[in-house]
Formats: sequence, structure tokens, C-alpha cells
Amino acid sequence: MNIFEEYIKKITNLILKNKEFLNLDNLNNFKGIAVESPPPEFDFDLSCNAGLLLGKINKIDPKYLANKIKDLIIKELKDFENIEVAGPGFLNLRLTKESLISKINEILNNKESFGKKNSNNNYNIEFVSANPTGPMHVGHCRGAIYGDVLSNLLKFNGNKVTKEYYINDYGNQIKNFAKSVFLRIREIKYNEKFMPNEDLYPGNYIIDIGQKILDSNKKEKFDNFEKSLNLLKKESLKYSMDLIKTDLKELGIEHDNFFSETELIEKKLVDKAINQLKQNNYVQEGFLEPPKGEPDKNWKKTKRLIFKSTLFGDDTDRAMQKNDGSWTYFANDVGYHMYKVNRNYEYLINVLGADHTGYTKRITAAVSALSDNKIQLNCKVCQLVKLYKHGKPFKMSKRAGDFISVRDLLNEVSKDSIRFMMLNRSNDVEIDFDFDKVLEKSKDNPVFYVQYSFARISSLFRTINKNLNDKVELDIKNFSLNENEIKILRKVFEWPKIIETASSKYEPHKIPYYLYELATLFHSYWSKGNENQSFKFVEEGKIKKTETLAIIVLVSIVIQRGMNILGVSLPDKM
RNA sequence: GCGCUUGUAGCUCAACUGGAUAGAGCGCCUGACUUCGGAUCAGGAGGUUCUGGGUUCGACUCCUAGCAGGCGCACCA
Repeated sequence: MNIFEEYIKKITNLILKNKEFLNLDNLNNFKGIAVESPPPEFDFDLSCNAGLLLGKINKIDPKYLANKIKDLIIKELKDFENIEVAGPGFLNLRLTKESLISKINEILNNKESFGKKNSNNNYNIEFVSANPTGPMHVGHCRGAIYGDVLSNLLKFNGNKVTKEYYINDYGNQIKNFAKSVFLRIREIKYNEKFMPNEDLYPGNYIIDIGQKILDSNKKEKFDNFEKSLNLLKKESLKYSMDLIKTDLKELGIEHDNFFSETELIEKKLVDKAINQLKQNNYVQEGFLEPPKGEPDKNWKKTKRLIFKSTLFGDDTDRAMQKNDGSWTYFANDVGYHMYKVNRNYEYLINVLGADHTGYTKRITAAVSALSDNKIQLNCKVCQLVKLYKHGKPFKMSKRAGDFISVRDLLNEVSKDSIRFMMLNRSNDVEIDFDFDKVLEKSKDNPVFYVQYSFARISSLFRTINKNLNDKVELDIKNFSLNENEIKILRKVFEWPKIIETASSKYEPHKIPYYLYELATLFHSYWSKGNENQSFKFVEEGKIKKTETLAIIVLVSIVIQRGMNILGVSLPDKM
């Protein structure tokens, strides 16, 4: 049930049926008609801009038109007890008790699906895809949580979602990684001092990995790097992915599919993709212009395969081959994305870190080219998490082994706080993350505020000895809502709309904001009893008004659905 | 130089994707505890929405020209 959509339809139909009466010629602008909640200072449930919109295109005074529409609504729909024309021509509408009760019952009878926006598309969301050369750091977990919650959200609406992780287990960085492990093994086994340089990974976790590999390969001498390379790559990758998977799991994240770059190469998927693009002349041999900006010493003008991504809105065409003729990282990624396209998803989403902003155009271009413009890849970039330590900016470097890992964070702060905090911000805004502050202030993290409201609700149900799922019967004769209750109810009505925009725009941060607002209204309602005894909910172990019960159950429904989507727990005691 | 992105209260951010008097938290000031669990609540102060121009009934939102911050700009991954 989405009350706003319901009345957009009803009012639109009414206007269409009565266009002569309203003297409307031009009705082609119904898209812009909105029914929403009016600002809180108006004591109405809904507001509608039909008068403004249609007045404008038909050159009729909006207020006059709004009044005519008002008359129509009064005549045809029995749902409202009061309608007013306000401001420049808004219609404000207040529902009758009967309609309120029927809306409330509708929600109570469909608890699980309240807010659900029915759709059944097939989504692929690629997220995290952190390089398998070490544990996850704090920056990774933003995209991880964003992707996970987006998946939950889309699933809640009935879509099929594949959560995918692309393992970049090919190329130089893996060789360097293996080399680092090799040297650490030599350090352990032969007491050779590990000399860090800029190609090597210095972190202590490399020692752990080395030790594990030593333990399970007792016969191996590790006297020649090239000879041990395959073993080292395979084992190091495995342990490194174990680290990442453990971190993800503790954050409450589980991918459906891990896809390896090496496998991609072995299956010749890159060649296939490039052949396909060649047939459409999207890939051709040619020369690229030298890169703009800083002059590059290594730059050579060489004939090579080039993807014409400018045809799809990119700034420049992109190289598929390196100087030595091997595929570029991008070429491999094109192969990977062909594999995605071929699996018949309606929507592809990539969640990327801020350092990939410049990459999005070319890969979206590639997907358009591969799918004949049928599939749109949507790249969502999560901005940086700026770290502070002791109030000072803290530069992270995975290479230097100098970073705050997800593990460090999890040791201090709960999964719930991390998830809520990382989401409580739109993805294209930087997050200031003061490590010390988070620790100090963990108690007034907004997540507790929302959780606490549910704990209070649970506590109330314990004292009246009832269950949240017990049936609530509303009696129309005595039905009345006080100011707090009506505010909460109106907020609850907005829930489906929050889900709708959060999922269609890929903006999951709307949810924590909304839940916080709902919790605020609830706490305020609850506290009324402290000021004035007559507002107490309970008398002699029994609830005084069933309306109270209904409203509180509504709040609990929304908070449960919401926190479930966020992947944050909801204890009934705190 | 180019692309993407951000600029809103002292600070950190919202604003239903063009709606009505721009809202929260923190911080500051005032008040409510023999608590239906105060991890809470009530109230106050705080704004030229970076600047200039444009579009229209109506702009934080769209267009345009600037200013300032961030990220990126290999044939690295």
C-alpha cells in the first residue's frame, strides 16, 4: 500500500473523467502530478499539486482550478473529511476516520510486505572487489555495506539479485604479492632479513600467510621464486581471500558469486568479447593520442587494438592492448562484463570507490557496446572515507602496511554501528571518520536511538503481556488519535515512498534518515506520559486505548522492515 | 588543461528528485529523573543554500559563467 500512489491514481482518473467540467484541453502533463505529505504545520494527511500544474499549462488560475478539483473530490470520493486550497494552489486533504482505520488495517494485515514496491527484475551488483592482496581496510567497507544494503532493498521489492565479487587475481600486483610472501618465507625459514621496497607488501599479515604456507608445504624448499610462483600465488590468494571473506562475514555481508580474473583469461572470455566488438567495428587497430596532463615518459605511439568508447560518451578511446600486445586491465574487464551481459540480467550495477571515478565512463560504454545498447550499466561511486586519528588526517597506504583494517574497526565498534554509520550519508559525499571519536561516542550513535525505540516497544508489550503479532481491533465509534499519534501515522504512511525512492535511485541512505525521524516521533510520543499522567499508555497492566497499540505496532513494523534491510540487529532489550 | 563530484546553521549532514515559512544531529543556552527503561523528552539561539546571470506561478534542486575543496586523467590494477 502506497497511499500517495493510490491517490495520484484516483485524483488523476477523476480529472480525466471531468475534463470538460474543469475546462481542460491540455492533459498531457500528468507525469508531474504529485501527491505527497504536506509540511508538518498543515494539519492534513495529503497534498496535491494538480491545480498548480494543470492551471499553468491550460492558462487557468491555479487556485480557481484547485477549487473546482476540490469540489469534484468532495462529490466523488468519500475518503476525506476536509479539503482546503492553500498557498499558490495546493490541495490539502484530510482523511476520514473510516479511511484511516482501513489504511491502518491494511498495513496490520500485510506486515511483511508493507512498503514493498513490487517488481521482479534480475539484478547483478558487483561490489567490494577489493584486491586480494591483503585484508579489507576501512575504505572498502563503505562500498561493501552500500552494495549489500542496496541488494537487500532490491530483494525486498521482489527482485532477483546476484551479489558478485570480481577477484583481480591476475597481473603484476599478484606477482608482487607472491614475491612478498616468498621473501617472508625466506625470512622465517632461512633468517634472511626482509627488505621492503616499493613493489613489495610489508604488512604483518604477509608473515602469517607465509607461515601458513610453510606449515602446509613442509617439503618445499622455497629456494627459487619462479619455481615456487604458482604454488605461492595459489596459496597466498586463498589465504588472502579468506581474510577478506571473514571480514565481510563479520560485517554481515555474503556474496553469491566470486569471479576470478584468471579464470576469465583461461576461458578466453576476453578474446571472445573483443571479437564480438570487432564485428561491430567498436574495436579496431589504431593509435591513441598521448595522455593529457602530466607528460608520461613511458608513452609510445604504437599500433594496437583500441575500443572506440567515444562512440558511447567517453572522453577518449581506450587501449585494449599493452605495448607487448597483452591485454590491458580494461580489456579483461570488458571480457568480464560480457560474461555479465550474457547472463541475462536486466540491470547491472557496479559499486566503486572514489579512485575509480575516471573509469566509469569507459566500462559503461563497454556494456552498451556489448549489449547493443540494451543493458545499461550503472556505476555508483562511493566517495572517500576520510580517516582521522587523534583529530589529525590519517593517510592510509596498503602498500606501506599502514592502514586501519575492518578488523581493527570491528574490534572496537559493533557491526550494527558500522553499518548504520556508513549508510547515514549519501554515497557521493565524503565521510569524515575519526577513529577515536567513533570509539568515544559509540554510545550516542544514531543506531542506538533507533534500536532503543524498538526495545521500548518490546518492553511495553512485555508489561501488558501481549505479543507484537497479536491482532489489534480498532473500533470506529470511539476511534480518535491525539496529535502525536497522527504525526506518527503520517510518518508511517511515508514508508513505501522512502522504499520507492531509495530503490529506484539507488539511495539507501534515505532509510536510516527516515528511521531516525520515525524513532524521534516515537520517543516524543512515549515521553508524553512523563509530563502528564493522562498520556500514560498503560493503567494497571492494561493498555488504555487500542489506538495506542495500533500506532505502536505500526512503528514496530516499519522499524523491523527498515533495520532488516539495513542488516542491523534489533534487540528487544538493551 | 580535461572529466566526474561536492559546496546548505559554528561543525557533520538532510531536504520526498522543481513545491508552501530550507530541516536534523553534535556543540552552545534553559528546563524535566522516588524513570509506564532518561541510551529519553520539552524549549531557545543560530541561514544572503559559495558568487553572478538566466529559465517560471515557484529554484538548494534545472541552464550558464565563475570561485573553492575532493577524486581521477598509463600501454598500473
